[in-house]
Amino acid sequence: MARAAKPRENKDKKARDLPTGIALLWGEQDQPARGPKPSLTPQRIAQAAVTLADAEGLETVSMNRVAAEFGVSAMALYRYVPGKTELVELMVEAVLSEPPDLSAASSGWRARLSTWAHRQWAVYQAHPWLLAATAMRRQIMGPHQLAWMDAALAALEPTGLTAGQRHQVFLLVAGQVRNLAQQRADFDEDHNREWGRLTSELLNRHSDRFPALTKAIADGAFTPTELDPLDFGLDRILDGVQVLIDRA
Amino acid sequence: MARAAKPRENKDKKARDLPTGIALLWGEQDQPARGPKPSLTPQRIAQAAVTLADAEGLETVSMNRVAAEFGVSAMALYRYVPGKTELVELMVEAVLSEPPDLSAASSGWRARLSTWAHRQWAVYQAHPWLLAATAMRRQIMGPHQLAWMDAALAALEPTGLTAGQRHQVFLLVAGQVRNLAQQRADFDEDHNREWGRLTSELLNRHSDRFPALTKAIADGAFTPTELDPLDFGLDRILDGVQVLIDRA
DNA sequence: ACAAGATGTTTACGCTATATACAGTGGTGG
DNA sequence: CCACCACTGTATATAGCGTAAACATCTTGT
Repeated sequence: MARAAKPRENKDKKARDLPTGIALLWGEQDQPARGPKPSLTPQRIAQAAVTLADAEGLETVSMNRVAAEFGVSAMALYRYVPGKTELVELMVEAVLSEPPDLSAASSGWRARLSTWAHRQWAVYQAHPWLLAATAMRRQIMGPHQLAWMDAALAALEPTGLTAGQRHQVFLLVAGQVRNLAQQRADFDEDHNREWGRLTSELLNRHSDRFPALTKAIADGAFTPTELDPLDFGLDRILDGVQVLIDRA
Repeated sequence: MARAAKPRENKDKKARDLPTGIALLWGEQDQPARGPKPSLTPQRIAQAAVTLADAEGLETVSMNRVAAEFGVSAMALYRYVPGKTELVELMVEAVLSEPPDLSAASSGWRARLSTWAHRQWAVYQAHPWLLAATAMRRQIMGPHQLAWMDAALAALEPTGLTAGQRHQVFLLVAGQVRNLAQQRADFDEDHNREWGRLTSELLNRHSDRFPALTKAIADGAFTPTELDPLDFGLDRILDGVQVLIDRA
């Protein structure tokens, strides 16, 4: 509230709309005085887009499609959201919501980071489009995204690592979750079967070119295994971090 | 050669064109008998698309733009490439080329995996669009991609790990390279400065909400540091793998 | 020589995001 | 009270995308 609405000084057209987008993400928007009551809010729009993406995938989330969800024209959305980029940012913020309270859930940096990763993973599983949405370019972070980051960094504080190291470890763990989401997106059930069939046929014809791969497949490296991929990678990473800590 | 050209039995329209795309990737195309000589090849098209993407980014690689590079119409490309998806796959195969000979370059699984990661990282740096290109959906792997995978798996064979574990470790290391590329794509120089400025202003206003993050920034966790991010993550991961090996 | 098959162009369709111009609504200052 | 004007929503238009379909042109096997 309070801040007078600046009369839209977009000299750079779309270059410096960052502040507008940021204000949106942080909910710092002042409602207008005169004129008809808005029938929508950025949050309601984002929520509709989220349920749409959950149901039919991110690629079906177009301005037209989302607007149709409210029975309005596509251009109506631009009264609430500067553009599609910002809409996607709002979607991300919407599904992230508040991070879990790690200090309550578990004790010790390792257990806390581990539950952090599992919670984050749960979000990726619930909203498979999240990976693609955050993989797009030039992200600005909203409060929820920062809160997740804060939670992970807080868990790392008692380790005795330097600030730079803690940051790197955070990136490492966050990356592991993203990677797993990526792998899941690449190989769904059907595709995996098809890929395996075609690739094995090709490998039979070129087995001399890929000896290690051929052997790995023969040894069942690609058949679904009992070890959870998230935990496997996480354990390796955290073991490595533990080594670093012990060394200091 | 040899295989008679099937008269294009696309009943599913675009669902079962996979074999066509695969044949392209593996160079198993038979040249036609009658008709004018083709003025292009899939490889030349892909190469032009690669240099275009290197120079102006993947988003400017459109069928029209690539076709213009040869002075032909956009539709002419469809005589050589089934669609844009397959073109991008060809681009990926083109820039990957043959993996390095790790057994010659270094000895020991750790050194070999490390150089593997560095070589892969070099490719990502030379072609920043590679991340986005491989992040797209439903990839089928070409021979070069499989060759890189084979090289990494070969390096892991002397570790004594199970086939499943070796596969997981491979995914872990490959993921680390991808993650770094992702971070580089997210935060280029200019954007980083701008992000830091805006975020620090927001953090000043909400420092109570993000105590650990605020402290981390104050401690210089985000200022460019001397430790190489690729090596830092890699060292943690490989340390963790070493722990696993020792335990067995 | 002729037919067959391959190449390349033209045209068109449906889709995307969004700029622009306009119509209706309703709170507020004169 | 009423006119103004900020604000909402719509209609229209543009530029671009990938690609389907119809067509003309060229080359080669028969």
